Amino acid sequence: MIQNTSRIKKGRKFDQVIAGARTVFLRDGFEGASVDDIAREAAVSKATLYSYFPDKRVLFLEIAALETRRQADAFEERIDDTHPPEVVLPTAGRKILDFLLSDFGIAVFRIAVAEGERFPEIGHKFYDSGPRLVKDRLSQYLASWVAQGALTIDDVELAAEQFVELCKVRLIPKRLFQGPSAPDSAERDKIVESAVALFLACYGTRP
Amino acid sequence: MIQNTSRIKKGRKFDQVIAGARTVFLRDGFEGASVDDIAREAAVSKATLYSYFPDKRVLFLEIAALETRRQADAFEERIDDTHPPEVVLPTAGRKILDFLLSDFGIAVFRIAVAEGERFPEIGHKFYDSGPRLVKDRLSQYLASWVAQGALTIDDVELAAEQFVELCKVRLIPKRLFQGPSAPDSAERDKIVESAVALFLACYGTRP
DNA sequence: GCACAGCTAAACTGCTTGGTTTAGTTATCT
DNA sequence: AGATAACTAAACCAAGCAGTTTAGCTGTGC
Repeated sequence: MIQNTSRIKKGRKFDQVIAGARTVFLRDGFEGASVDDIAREAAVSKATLYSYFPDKRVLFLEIAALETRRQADAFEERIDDTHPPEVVLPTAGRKILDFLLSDFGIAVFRIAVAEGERFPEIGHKFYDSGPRLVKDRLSQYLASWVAQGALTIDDVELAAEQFVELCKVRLIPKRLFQGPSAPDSAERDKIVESAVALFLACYGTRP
Repeated sequence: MIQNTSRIKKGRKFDQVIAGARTVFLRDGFEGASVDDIAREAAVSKATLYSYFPDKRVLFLEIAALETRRQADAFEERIDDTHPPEVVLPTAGRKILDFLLSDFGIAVFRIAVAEGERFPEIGHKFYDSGPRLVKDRLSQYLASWVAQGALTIDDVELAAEQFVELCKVRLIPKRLFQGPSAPDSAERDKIVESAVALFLACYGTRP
């Protein structure tokens, strides 16, 4: 990444700071992370860090935005509009679930939820650059198949949100409140499969 | 409440402490709440507070357990097994949604999510005395109507979790990440209605 | 009216934190 | 080589925190 020149802030070690902050924030959360830790992890002096960012909160916002954006981008490219729902939904659902269940996805979600009340911008940024993009992309896909007559949906946005929520069933709460567990790939498939069945039983056009 | 005598810990002002801690923890979260604040809110000296609870974390656990238990109990009594799904699901769904959307429900959820990684007991206690009880009660209801032939479900627990998740669509993320908004009773009904439709289209036995 | 358990305000300890400053070192550009 | 901008380690500051201690007050039982 050479496009440092396009950054608003300047400095040779900018990327190091971003990387270090990412690591520490994701490991310890916002309150849990100390600026000293971040500086140490980034192998940078605190003074340098503070020359890039005015305070801890702004640094965190930067990281959160980068991360969620990255998440949504990765998902965006996975939907193939030329394939029908029966084949796209299972793989897309699995992709979504896999990300949400990753240590990464869980940590970002935790922080967004925890800090969302005190710092509304965090909540906004997280939603706008993560879940919202997924919803938009998915509902666009659904709309195209509604037009082709393979689906019958009056509110595609709502349907998209319902599908995502159905994929989260059981495993997300389990991970959130019962801690990490075994990989469980079969169980993930089962959940997604059930979500797809439920979804298509209602919105699918029966032949 | 006179049954103070049945408490493990003793002291005249125990209930005051609980009430104060409840207020402050729900307002500021775990890290955000200071013991001084709690003592002030409870109109009690810090020394008294520490005579009841060995440390801040234990006090918090006590509050969290009380709150989630209270939530589930309130719900438990609302399901009438003698009425069919078409009538029970909408009202039960609306009840669940109303609680989850309350300032109260949101605050408890936020704390459970935020603190769940560092203090797994908090996550466990929250899940066991909240969502889990709701799931159990709901799946028991569903099972009874499966037996009567009005529903066709092979995994009732999964179905119960799916229904709850469907009720949370849109409004919970909105509240979590976009802040509080207008009452929106009509929108709530719409979401629940759509959840019921989706649910019954798949699991309902068509006449 | 005495004893005792519960309570109190307030000071205090020890520690961590975000953020600043200083005085000096390193890299980069011409 | 010299100038300039970026970086550094380390000390420092002020504030906030959990938890303890002290020295004394209050209410209740007998």
